[in-house]
Formats: sequence, structure tokens, C-alpha cells
Amino acid sequence: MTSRSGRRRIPEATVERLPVYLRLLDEQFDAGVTRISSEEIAELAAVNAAKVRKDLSYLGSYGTRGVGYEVEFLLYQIKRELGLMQEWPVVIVGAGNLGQALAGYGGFMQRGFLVGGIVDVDSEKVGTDVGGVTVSHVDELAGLVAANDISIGVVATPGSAAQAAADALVAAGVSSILNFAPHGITAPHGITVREVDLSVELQILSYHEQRRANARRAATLRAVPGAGRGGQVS
Amino acid sequence: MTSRSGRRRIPEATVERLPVYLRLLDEQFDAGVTRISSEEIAELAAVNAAKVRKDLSYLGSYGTRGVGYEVEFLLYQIKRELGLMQEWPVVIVGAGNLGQALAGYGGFMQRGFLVGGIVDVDSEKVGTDVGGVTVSHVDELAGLVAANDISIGVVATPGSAAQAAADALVAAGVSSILNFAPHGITAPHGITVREVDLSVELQILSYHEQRRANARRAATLRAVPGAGRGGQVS
DNA sequence: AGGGCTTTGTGAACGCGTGCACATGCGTGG
DNA sequence: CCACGCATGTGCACGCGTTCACAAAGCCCT
Repeated sequence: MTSRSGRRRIPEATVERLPVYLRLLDEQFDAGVTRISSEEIAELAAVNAAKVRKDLSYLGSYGTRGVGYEVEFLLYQIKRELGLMQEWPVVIVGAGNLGQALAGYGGFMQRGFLVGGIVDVDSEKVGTDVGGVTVSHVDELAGLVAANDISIGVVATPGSAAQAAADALVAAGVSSILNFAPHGITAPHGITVREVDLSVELQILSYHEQRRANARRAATLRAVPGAGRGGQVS
Repeated sequence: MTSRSGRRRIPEATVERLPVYLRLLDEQFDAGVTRISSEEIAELAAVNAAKVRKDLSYLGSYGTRGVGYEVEFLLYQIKRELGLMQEWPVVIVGAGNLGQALAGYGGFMQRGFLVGGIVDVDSEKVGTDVGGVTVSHVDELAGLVAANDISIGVVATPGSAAQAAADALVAAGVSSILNFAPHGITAPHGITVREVDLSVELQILSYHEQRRANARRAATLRAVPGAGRGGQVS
């Protein structure tokens, strides 16, 4: 067996699904369910059952053949693997609309995270209260990060300020960044960055909408002869 | 050649990168750049240059060998492919913190979308102004969708109301849903759904943070003898 | 006008993730 | 106490996406 800290690496695709299982198991647990099968989890997560089993097998053999998984125990193991046995303080850069929304987000503190600080460049906003946390000036970022031992930063600035915000976070000692600004950011090697961009998401939807529209138009015109040549529809 | 509307299918992975190229090309265009190479795009998007070329080749052969791509023309083609030659009206369900932030989001209307309506269950919020749009009651959703020919809906409700919001959107005739609520939603076949969950993103970061912390701890203890047996570090 | 330089477009190999199918092993009932 | 049934855990094959490497092709300079 490998030592517990040198745990076998978990595929990124699996890491991205574990939080989904976690949420869903939490709900089931609250609903009083104590045991659950991979089939049921798959149903709730809208994925393949074999995938669920393989994902969970990366954590260890925590199921019982012929029975299923103990919900509470599984919750514990997933939390453990995701590093959620502790609460992570998070600092938010940008106290505008988005920053305020994120700070006040329900599924924030309820899931292993807490707002360790909010900073903004606008000295007008400094001192105001956002979701129970007082806004600090961005100059105090490094102090804030050091004092609260923060390693996760959230960028909620306008796009133009995103890279500067990210640089400031890195300089302050943060090692993971979640970027909500509509502008890609770059960070030194060793820093984990995740981008969430509203307009990117909408544009992906737009693409699929257009495809659908084109398909509809094609269907309407299908009766027109002469287009011939067409092969089988796969 | 295939007919223009029956365009060869573009891989989903590519569709998810096109908006990134679009944003970055827009910035370059504004900065006065007229020509750009796949290498430069790759640099800016932090991806492999070959990937950029293959992605762009799905749109057609719009580059010039030995020279690169015409920024403006490429912008046009990407917009065309993503369905951004038109403005898409979007309806937002939920006028809370998050809904307000999304409605007021800068990179929203500037990128081919406009807020066609905001609805909420809370009759107290109905009639108030959010980002220049008046909040309607959720009962008026279907009328709103029909009147403005809306096909994209955004869910910005609490988690507990997410599925109901999605159901209402589907019933109203929307065919693409972007879900920001911290709860997975299901929709009938044929409806495109994308999930964006803050806590999922944070939990992924948490996982990587913990790995880093474990790695650091292992490095600190490395001098301790007796663990022997270990082989090569891959 | 032609050769060389540069960058695209793409064939082919590789690697990862997915899904099937089944052996393994645990609980249960007779 | 043993046999049966059921869900897990996983070897294997398949398919998609990524990356390399190079041939095709346009432009510039001599």
C-alpha cells in the first residue's frame, strides 16, 4: 500500500465530478438515506453508473458488494479527499455587484469555505459592510492573506483589472485563484487557476441554439428537391 | 464541399475554446493588431499552437500560409460560427443578489446578449428596476419568452428553487439553460444545460490546495529514514 | 522570375477518459 | 452452514481530444 499522504493521483475529470457527488449525497443524507448504490448516484448526477464506481474507487474500496455505499461514510471520504475537513478562508478581490453577490452566496460558507476578506481599489467602498465582512483596501491584501493564512483568492473585478488583481493575489501569497472576470488571467507555474466566464458560457449556448435553428430550417426545406447527393443520416 | 447550413460538426472541446479566442482577438483588434499567428493566439490563450490551428480549421481555411490570420476576418468567422451575428435576448430567473449581478454584468450586453427580462417569485421585487430592466413576476415568464422570442434562460435562484425555475423555463419554451444555482438541474432531451457552481469550483481548488499542502509536508519529512523501499520518483 | 523563409493545415500517433462486461466478494435466506 | 443473488470493483476495448511533425502554399527579397 502507498502511504496515506502520497495517495494515488486522481484524474482531473474525476476531481471535477466529486463535488457533484458530494452535494447530492449531502441532500440524500439530509433526506434520511443511509445507503445508496452507484446506480442511484448515477441517476442523480446524470452520469454513467460505471463512471461513478470508477470515480469512487479512486478514493479506496469504500463500498460493500451486494449492498452499496454507506452515505455518511462516503461523504466523509469525499470531503477528506477534497480537502474539506478544514474550512478554507477565501479572499474576494472586487466589491462590486459580482463580489457582493459572491460574498453573500448561500452555497459558500455552507460548504467548507468562508469569506476571509474582501478588498477593492475604490476607497469609497472601503469600510462598507458586504455580507458581514468589512471591505478593505487592496493595499492591505498581503496583510490580510498572511494574517488569515489564506490560499484561495477570487477575482470579481471588471475584465480590465483582472490580471492586476491576479498578480496582487499571487504577490500576496495565494496559490489558487478563481477568476470570474471576463478576461483570461495568467499566473506563474504552481498556481492553480480556474476561469468562470459568463459570456463564454452564453456563447457556448448560443452556438447550440444556432445549430438547432439551422437544423429546423433544414427540416423545413427538406421537401425541396435537387439537393440530392445526401447520404444516410448518422 | 458540404452545404453551408449543414456545416461539419465542431467538437465540443473546440466550441468551448472559440469564445476564448473571440475575446482575445477582440482585444487585439482594439489594440490595433490586424494580423496574428496561431503561435501568438496560443500564447495569449495559454494553449498549444497546433490546437489553435486545428480549432480554427474547423471554421474553414481562413489563414494565409506564411503570414497568419487576418484578425478582423477571423473575428467575423468565429462570431458567425458561434451564432453571434444576432443579439440573443436572455431571461434571468431570480432577482436576488446573483440575478442583479448578472443583469448588471459588463461582459453581458457587450458580447451579443441582452437582458430580455428578469423574473422573480417574490412579489415585493416585482416592478423594481434591475440594471435597466423591470422585474416581472415568474407567472409572466411564458408570455415574456414568447413576446421576445427568447431561447436562453439563466437560473439565478437559491438551490432549492433551481429545478422549479428550470422546469418553468422549459415550459415557457426556452431551449438553453445556464444554471448558476448550487444544485444540479435536469431537463428533457433536446435542451442544452450548462452548470456553473461556485462551490464546485472552490472545492476543486481545495483539492489542489490540499495536494500542495501534502506535498509540502512530505518534503519536510523527507529526511526521515526507514521509509525505504520507495522506488524512483516518476 | 525564382528560391527561400515562414506559417498554415492536417495525417498519424499517443494518451486519457468512458463505458461495457464480468469476476469478485459480501449479505441473506433457507 | 451453505447456496444464491446482488452490487461493487476493474480489466479491456473503444473513441475523442491532444500533440507532433511535416507537406503544402503564400509572400518577400534578391
